[in-house]
Amino acid sequence: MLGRAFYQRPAEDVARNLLAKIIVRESDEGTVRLRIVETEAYLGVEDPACHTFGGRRTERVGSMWGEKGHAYVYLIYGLHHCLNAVCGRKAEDAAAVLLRAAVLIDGHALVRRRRSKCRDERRLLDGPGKLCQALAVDRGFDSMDLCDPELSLRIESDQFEIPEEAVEVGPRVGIASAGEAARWQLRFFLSESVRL
DNA sequence: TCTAGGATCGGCT
DNA sequence: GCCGATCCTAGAT
Repeated sequence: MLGRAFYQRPAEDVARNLLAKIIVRESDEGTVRLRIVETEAYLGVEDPACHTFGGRRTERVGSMWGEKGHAYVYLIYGLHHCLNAVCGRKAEDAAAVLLRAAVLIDGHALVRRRRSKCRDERRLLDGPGKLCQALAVDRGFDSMDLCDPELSLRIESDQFEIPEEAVEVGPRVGIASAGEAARWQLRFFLSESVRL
């Protein structure tokens, strides 16, 4: 189980350290476990690509201004949900880490059912909207505490160790309109060779 | 009120 | 590789 302190540091550190961690989702249908293999850091009020840029404090982004270690879930393109972990050193940072891709550990049958439109096994969980489909996460999970072992969505760690050289870095995806920030190296992913 | 556009996905060429 | 789907949010009027 990742405690509160894990999230109380800069988004860049949290994004890097969430790699290889495990998302657990329990429901009546069964339990799904996924290992995170790709993340993006959104730095908060100073980051033009971040929903809280310039101190934006609207209803949608309310959870980003709340306690660290809670979820921020929003709808994109009117179709897909994206799951983030709220983080940052202090409350007014309003930063978060987007969970972009994962590999399947437990709940294969359930995930295939939830992702039944997917025709290519290799592309089962390679996007933020796909993760939310597999986990059955929607706006109802916004602001949920990911550190609470009693709740149905949380992030845990296991003994899986990743060598430093297995972490790759690149620019964030889909934020061309964010100007210079589109080039910031805030996307972290595990190289194919170490994915289980 | 109105409107433009988005941290994407899947199907088709 | 390209394009349409689909609807909510934020910012402008």
